[in-house]
Amino acid sequence: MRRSAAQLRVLDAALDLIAEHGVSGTSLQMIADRIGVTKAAVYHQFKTKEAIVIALTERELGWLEEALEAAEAEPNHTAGRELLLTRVVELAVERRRMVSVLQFDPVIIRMLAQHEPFGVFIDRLYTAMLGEETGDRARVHAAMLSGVISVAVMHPLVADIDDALLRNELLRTMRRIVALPG
Amino acid sequence: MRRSAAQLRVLDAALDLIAEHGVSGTSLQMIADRIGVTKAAVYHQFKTKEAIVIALTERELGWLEEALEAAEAEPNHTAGRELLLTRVVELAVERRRMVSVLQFDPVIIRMLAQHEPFGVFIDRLYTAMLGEETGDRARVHAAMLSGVISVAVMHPLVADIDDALLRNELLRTMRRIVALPG
DNA sequence: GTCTATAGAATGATAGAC
DNA sequence: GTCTATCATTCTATAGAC
Repeated sequence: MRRSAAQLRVLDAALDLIAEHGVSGTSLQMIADRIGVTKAAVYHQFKTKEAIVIALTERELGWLEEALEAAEAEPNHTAGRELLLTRVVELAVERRRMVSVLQFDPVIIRMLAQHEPFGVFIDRLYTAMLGEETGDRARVHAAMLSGVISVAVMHPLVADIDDALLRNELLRTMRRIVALPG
Repeated sequence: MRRSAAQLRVLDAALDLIAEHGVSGTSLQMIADRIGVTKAAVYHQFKTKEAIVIALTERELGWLEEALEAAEAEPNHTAGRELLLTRVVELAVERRRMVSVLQFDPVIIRMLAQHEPFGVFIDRLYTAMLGEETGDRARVHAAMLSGVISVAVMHPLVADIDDALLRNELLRTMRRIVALPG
């Protein structure tokens, strides 16, 4: 999706505010104030508040999609999985603020579950991350993986921790959970 | 804190709704409707919406406090830590719905950080969970622990997973993270 | 403990001028 | 692309009767 400069300004402001207050805690007035325009100007870029949230989610999942495609293209399965996990951790550390929103905001969770293309993508992602593992235990592992990543990256305890240390500890722990060598 | 029956009805309804919509996404009207009274009746029990959120948080942290005191009373440190982790996992599995609210709702996160007694308690809890570990790496481990627990328990992927399996996998993974035998 | 009624502010959203 | 002005609705919160 090609977006205008004005649209990108809205999305950036919305991301900031939503990361801090959640979707329900962020109003269009707050977004408008942050950019320095009126509500009407924001509504000219996106028809509804939901459209902003969808555009935001699409943009963030886009990074993950690139990583997923690279991993699926890798002929060696284990290598592909290793690649994906590494990239997911890197992305999560890089874009810390968005992680909590995507994983835990009740409005976004609802949206991911109801909006068809999102659900398909999430399934594909978890399948690739788990490799040959299947069944109930695999699902618990997948949930734990996503938990380790998201929380390790957003928790107040680690707010001032060096990116490199965070990345390393995360990767080590993830490898232990999914039993990859490392 | 001793609560009347009417107050408990408010807290139970609020917990349900907040687990589903978040704090900002839950209005006093929704709470009143769920109980079958008017807003004014709810306001008679709690002066503000924030007071409801605080009372809710206190009630849930109360369970953890009992577990923490039992662990601190244990003369053998490793045994105390083992006891605490086990109890925390049990509680999280039992009370799945509240976990996501306590850990990830932006309003509650703010409150836990600003409300003095809450911050003190959280520090005490993490210290006990980590045992002799200290420094940056310990903080990353603490964050990952809380992530594994909370997400493993609330993730859509595990919504229909048996409590016993969830508890076991969680405990095994946590032991690997904090390097406890088991 | 619950009600009706209301105040006052904020919400999402739209119409129409520039 | 942005503005002013406005609408209907919802929000938190309070006053006062039963």
